[in-house]
Amino acid sequence: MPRNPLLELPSPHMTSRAPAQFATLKRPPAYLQVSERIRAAILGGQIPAGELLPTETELATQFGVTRSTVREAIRLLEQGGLLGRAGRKRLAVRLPSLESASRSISVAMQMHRVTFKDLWEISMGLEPLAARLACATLDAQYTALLAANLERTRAAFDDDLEMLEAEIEFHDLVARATRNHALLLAREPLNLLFYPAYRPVIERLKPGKRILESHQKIFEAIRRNDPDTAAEWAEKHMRDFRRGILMAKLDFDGPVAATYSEGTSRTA
Amino acid sequence: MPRNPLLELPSPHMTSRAPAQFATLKRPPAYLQVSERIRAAILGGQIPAGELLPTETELATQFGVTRSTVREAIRLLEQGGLLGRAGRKRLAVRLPSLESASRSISVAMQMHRVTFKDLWEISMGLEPLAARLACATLDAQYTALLAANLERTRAAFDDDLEMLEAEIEFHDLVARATRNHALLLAREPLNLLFYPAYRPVIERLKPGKRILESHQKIFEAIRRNDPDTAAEWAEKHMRDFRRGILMAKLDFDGPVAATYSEGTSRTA
DNA sequence: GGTGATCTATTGTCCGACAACGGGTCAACG
DNA sequence: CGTTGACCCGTTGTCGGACAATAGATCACC
Repeated sequence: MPRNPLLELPSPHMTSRAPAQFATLKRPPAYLQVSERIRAAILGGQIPAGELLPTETELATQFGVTRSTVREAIRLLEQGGLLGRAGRKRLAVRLPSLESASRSISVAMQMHRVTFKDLWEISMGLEPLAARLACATLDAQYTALLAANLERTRAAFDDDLEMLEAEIEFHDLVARATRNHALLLAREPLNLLFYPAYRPVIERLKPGKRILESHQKIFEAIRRNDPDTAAEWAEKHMRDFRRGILMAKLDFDGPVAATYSEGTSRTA
Repeated sequence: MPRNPLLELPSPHMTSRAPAQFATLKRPPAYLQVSERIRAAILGGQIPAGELLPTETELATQFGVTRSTVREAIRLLEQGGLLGRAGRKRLAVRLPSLESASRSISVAMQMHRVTFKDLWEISMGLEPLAARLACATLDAQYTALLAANLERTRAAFDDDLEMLEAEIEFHDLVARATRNHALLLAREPLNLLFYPAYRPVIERLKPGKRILESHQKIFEAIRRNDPDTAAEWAEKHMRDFRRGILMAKLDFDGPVAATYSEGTSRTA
């Protein structure tokens, strides 16, 4: 069968029809087994989100291992965002998404030395798409949120950092307006890596006016349910983006730097 | 007020400019601090990928904590894919991507009940984009790989499962040909969730011929460096996709099912 | 009703111990 | 010479028990 281990580099979808050879049989350590069992229970729906898990000692006796082992298993799931706890309290099942998944994505991207150009290319695919999709799903709530964001942007002409945040928020809101969770996940790395790297551009070029204009055009197009125009303006906006980067003499083909501001953001 | 726990819904980019109120001061537990320190060291480039870390006991003395604590910290990073070990050997830094990141993404997507439609919409953004970008970067290697894939597809008209794998492989190869790592990461969920769910369509409608045709058109357009045509055909191909799903009476608006075949794939 | 004292359950951290396993060396064996 | 086995050592996986710190509940007190 395929599925032979020990390969990480080639495409995981290549069928390496291995010849007659034995796969290295694996006897996973206990903490992994425990972790998998719990994960399966959660994904299988046995433990609904929000529910509390048994205490560590309880789990230890149930699985027949020590508490240390259980704790290691818990840490695995905790990082994935499947489990979590507020403060020093009991363990709870939670549904992971924004923080957990996207954080690991952006870490992976940094390690792979993803370039500015790479992220920009994706933005050229996703941002117009988001604007287009939002036309069909925009509701009163997001209309208000977007309007507020435009106001915020207008008020931030003198505050670079605020302007950057507003810019990020706008694109995020448009994506959220689509109600497409997969799109949100795919876009998160842009929020975490791409846009923050735009900061020097804002500081040097002060493109606030131009940004606001683009956002307004996009917003208006979405609101009057005009997908093509919305997408077109979004694309134009992204092209402005690249122009700004080039004019600010940032290294467009170099790896995007790690913002890495928030150290331990595990508050929730 | 900001940062109150137990909420996962609002945008993390909203500026909760907190009024005069104190944030719950946090003293993160030791295993978290250790984990963060190691993570920072890796991301900061102090420890290059592939390098070995000190042994657990060594780390324990360095950080001034017990081995148990170090182990818990390690588990956190291990899940994220930043660290890993082959078998029972020493700890090594590795660069995470395909498995680790994308696994957590797809888990998150399942938990959030991402629908077929959601994924399809993203495909409409990314697949044409990939085809377009590949035009500029296609080299001899990927030309050969794609040609081989077409041959494989042609030979798989009678083998549904093989056809499915070939189909996935084709799109994956096109994306890889772009050399855009970010694109690969963004697309992984499609490989893991979207395309596999296409299996019933293949079994019922036997669209092999039509798939092959589309792939050929796309490939040819890429090879003769014709981005617009390549993107156009890719888009057409994705539309076929949806039509197939609808004709096979799959629930287009329902949450995409979990494949979840491989349990403990932590071999490498 | 709010405040404080008390108690218990649970987590975070420590310590020490041992078996299992990987990897090396080296001699014996064919 | 290559293979096998015996042996040793470093490291990981797992164990058991221990204790301080904290969260949550209970109850008396003003």
